[in-house]
Amino acid sequence: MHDIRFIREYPAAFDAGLKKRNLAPLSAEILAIDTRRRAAITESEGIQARRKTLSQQIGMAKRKGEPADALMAEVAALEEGLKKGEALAAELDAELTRRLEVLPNLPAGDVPAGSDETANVEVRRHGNQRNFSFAPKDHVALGEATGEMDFAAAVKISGSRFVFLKSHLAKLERALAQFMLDLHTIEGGYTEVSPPLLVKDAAVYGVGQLPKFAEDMFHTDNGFWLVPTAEVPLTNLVNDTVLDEKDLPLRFTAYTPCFRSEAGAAGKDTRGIIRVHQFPKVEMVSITTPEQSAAEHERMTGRAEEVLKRLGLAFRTIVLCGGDMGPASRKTYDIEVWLPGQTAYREISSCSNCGDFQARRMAARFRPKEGKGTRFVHTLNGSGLAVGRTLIAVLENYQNEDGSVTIPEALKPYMGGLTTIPAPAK
RNA sequence: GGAUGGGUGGCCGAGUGGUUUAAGGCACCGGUCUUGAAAACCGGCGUGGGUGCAAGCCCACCGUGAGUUCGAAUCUCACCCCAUCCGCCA
Repeated sequence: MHDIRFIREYPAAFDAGLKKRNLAPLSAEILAIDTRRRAAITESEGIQARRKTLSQQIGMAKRKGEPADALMAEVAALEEGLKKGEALAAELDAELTRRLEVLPNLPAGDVPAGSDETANVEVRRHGNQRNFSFAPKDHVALGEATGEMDFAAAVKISGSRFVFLKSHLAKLERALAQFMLDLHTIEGGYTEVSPPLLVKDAAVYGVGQLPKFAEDMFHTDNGFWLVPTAEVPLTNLVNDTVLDEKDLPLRFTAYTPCFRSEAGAAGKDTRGIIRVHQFPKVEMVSITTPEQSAAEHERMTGRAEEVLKRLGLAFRTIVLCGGDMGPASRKTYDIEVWLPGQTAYREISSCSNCGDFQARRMAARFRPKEGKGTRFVHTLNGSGLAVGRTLIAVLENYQNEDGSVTIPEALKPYMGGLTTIPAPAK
């Protein structure tokens, strides 16, 4: 949600930010509504002040037993104008909110301009793409050969874009999640959280997913949303609260399934488990002061990269251009892991600094050490990592010619002594 | 699913039609005292909005929205949310 005072003060900067998002300028239109709104407020408040004074006089007169008929008549005469003024002010206020709540956050100054992923900018690369002495298979071929990745069963029970993992693969998924959580809690300083996965409208509105992106999520018939990411419950942990500056930053991590309807993704990534309706993810969320958030963003991205480094997976980190960022973000790094089965880097994490955009929507503030009043916190979220896609990366990068898969060193403690996922029986 | 109770400032909590300009406490900030701290004492301290160069002035806000009234935290209605008990259940 945008601050109308910022738009009043810096209309050109506001429009420039929208332009980076490939949106037309809106400041003139919005400020016109704001001007009419303020005029309506000023007028109706004047009438209210008058009524208040008169009512107090009526009270005093009655207590003294004096007649108050003239005063009461004067108040009655105000009635109509007051009703109209209040209604107009409320209507204009609602219109302003309707306009503002659907707008995306303004990109940070160092975010590149551009309309789609072709304008994203690579900021660093790590690790080497593995050279294979044989033709590497993709994760589907590897998983189906052993029967441990079962799409046919999932189709029967849930339809397309679901999967059963069995035996070693189910265990590998669990090992990955546990490895990541340990890394974030022990080394990263994050507090592990096990959050609700069904949430109310207000929570989803708070992170900016509602009212505009309802179709991307699943909804239950008694009014809950299935979380599309643990960002929703974790960030809302601070909704409607006033924190103490000394308690910031707050860092939360959670391992949860994520549910996405993938509306509008028909025909995209239909093979395998790259894009499914339900996937496991370890999420990181930080709550900071405005001064801390840029540094925290780098730190968080570094923690996500650290997972890939420990797993020995090659990746690159890119900064998204204005047109490719999620709506709540002011700056986003995507981390892409090398997938030999696709001979491509594919997104495995997305780390966003949302500034005060979500904080405004969910009323998350802090009391500064210096100065009076309250300020909005900054919120950040990042995957650390998408566990399903990490599983793909491990399978494809650590596969052997016979179809077996070597377990990466870092995961061995979590695999109960297993060093290799066996090759399929011939 | 059935029954009951309840939503008041950062937190706790009083308040059943008119100086409520929301008591009191806690927390926080400043001061006195102290070698320093604690305690004690004194003072300050809600949020949002409008207006103004500013000092300031004004309006709203007691879950949300309507209503009654000259006047509503307080009365009426609807809705939302929370809690407890019973039933069912991992």
